[in-house]
Amino acid sequence: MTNDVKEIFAGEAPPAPAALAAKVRTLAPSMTRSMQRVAEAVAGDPAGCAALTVTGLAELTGTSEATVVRTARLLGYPGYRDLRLALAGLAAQQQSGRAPAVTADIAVDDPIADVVAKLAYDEQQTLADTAAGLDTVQLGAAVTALAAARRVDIYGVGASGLVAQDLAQKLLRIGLIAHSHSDPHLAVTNAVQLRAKDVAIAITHSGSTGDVIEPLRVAFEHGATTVAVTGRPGGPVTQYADHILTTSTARESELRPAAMSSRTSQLLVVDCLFVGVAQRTYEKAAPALSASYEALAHRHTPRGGGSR
Amino acid sequence: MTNDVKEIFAGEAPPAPAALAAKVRTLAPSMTRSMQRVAEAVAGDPAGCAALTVTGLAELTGTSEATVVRTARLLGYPGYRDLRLALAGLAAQQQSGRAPAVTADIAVDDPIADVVAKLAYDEQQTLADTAAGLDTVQLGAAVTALAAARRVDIYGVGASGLVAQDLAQKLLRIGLIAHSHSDPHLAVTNAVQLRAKDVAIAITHSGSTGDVIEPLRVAFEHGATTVAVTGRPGGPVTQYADHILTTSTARESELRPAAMSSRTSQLLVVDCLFVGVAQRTYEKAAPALSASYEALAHRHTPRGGGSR
DNA sequence: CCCCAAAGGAAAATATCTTTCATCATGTGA
DNA sequence: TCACATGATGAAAGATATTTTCCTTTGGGG
Repeated sequence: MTNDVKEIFAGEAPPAPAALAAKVRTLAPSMTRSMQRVAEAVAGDPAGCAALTVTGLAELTGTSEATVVRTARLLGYPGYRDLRLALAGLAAQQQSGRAPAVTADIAVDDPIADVVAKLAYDEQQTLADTAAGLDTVQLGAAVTALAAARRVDIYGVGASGLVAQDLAQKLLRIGLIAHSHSDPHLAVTNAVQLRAKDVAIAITHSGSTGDVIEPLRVAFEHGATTVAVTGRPGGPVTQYADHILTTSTARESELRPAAMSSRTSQLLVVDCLFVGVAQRTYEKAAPALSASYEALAHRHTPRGGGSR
Repeated sequence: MTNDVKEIFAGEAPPAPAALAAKVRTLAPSMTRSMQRVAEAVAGDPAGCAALTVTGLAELTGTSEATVVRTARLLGYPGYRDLRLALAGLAAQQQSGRAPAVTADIAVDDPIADVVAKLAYDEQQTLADTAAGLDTVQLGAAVTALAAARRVDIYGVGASGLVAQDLAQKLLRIGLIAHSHSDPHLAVTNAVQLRAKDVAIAITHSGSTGDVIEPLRVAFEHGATTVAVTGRPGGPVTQYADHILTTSTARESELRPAAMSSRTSQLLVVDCLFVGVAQRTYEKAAPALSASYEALAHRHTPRGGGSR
């Protein structure tokens, strides 16, 4: 086994983590010409060398396998194999160190990879902001109201309409009676049915979408508990809201409409509401959750090319 | 040579840089039990596994060398040797930038503030994983197809249905003719209309939702360009897809259904598609974007009670 | 000019990785 | 329930890569 080898080198070699270039410089004088060539190649392009086999590196440097192995030994590794692993690590570190924050705006001529990175970064930022800015007291109050609600109506139009639907779907799954409305007339028509113990939720980024404010007002006046999920905590919608949940707004640009980050933000809020309610009504929610999972299972083709 | 193998995997495999854990999760369903054991070991302790030979890892996981190699292949590497190099890199990265980790699962008795923090963290993680795992070549190809499309049909049911709607809304805004379908019958009915130069997009996390696969198949057979947005790159849906966009999967738990993170992931992909198309068709898209913004303005109450 | 010692490399020996193939488990349909 | 098909799995053969051995070359003294 390699035990003997390890023992020979046990005295001196902490396998050299990142300071490889330094080690090469230190040891260079004690190296022979061929070994210097190898060491140089290795220090100069760790990533490239990590991709090579002994033979490859030997050819690249115009030397032999034996020399490469000798060099690896001199640098403190049991053999080339281990040097190679260290090189791979080094390369990865250099790579990741070169992550220069993708704060710039998305431009028309950005390559697609940059678009992905920037969008992901922005949405992550939005999530962090939203989480930081969310008033947990208001959130808790809204959850309490929902958990006790006889019926829940949710209003949203446009992009917010999808968020409204998402929340309604989720609440339905855990046994609440929830509806989302994107038609303002129907929304108002339904809002007049609401009474105390019912909950109405309006979702609007601008906080001033009339189509959503109107049904919330009606619900409010009929005594329902009202919640506003909005990016403008001072907007008109809040005057009819018992609880206000604030979503955050990222900077927008031509290629990145506000709808994108507000949606991300709204969805986080909505997820928090959902999980909160699921916690409060755990007894009821748990079986309902698994039940709806079961019901869905048979809609998937039986043998998917995988087990689960 | 390994060429044959490479060719088989050519469609999907960028050697996977840092998002290994995510890849393991994504691919786990399509793995056999033994392979899952290996994948788990690898994802759980990259550093430790990097120190092992095939034989060592096989023994550790109680499997055989063959299985280890198979797993390495499935994860997108030509063989174990390369997986091992990647692991060394990963280990080095983890070493340097230690993880903050709010990793705990959401519990029934978590205070609401913790729920917010955990959800936000998980979704951020999901975004990072998705961005890292997204094949930009496939994405670019899909964008090209969309930019040139005469008509776009988008299929999705359940939670994915909302994502489908979101994409349709956005594409409409920049002047494309896009429809989303969540009714499988109507979807198929419409799919038969599609021809070359049209694009059909199926969105399904499981990759095996019959209601979504069927219309995609029809579109595929009528010569349309087909795109699958799925969390299971090996699932049935992919057999009718010209381009596959992989969404990532976060660990799920009872209180945090898979739908939540898959939605986040899908939305990011969809946003990337949208921005990509907007870039390509900038001349047309820019005025369309501002036009739809104007049209919406008057639906907001004039004097909002806030300035911006 | 010859000899020696260090350096370097070719090729054998070994370790490691990959492939093949026979066996075994699992689920399917009669 | 049983025979069958299908796929999963590991043992071992086969291929590569790495390490070691040992011989050749080179460059200096004596």
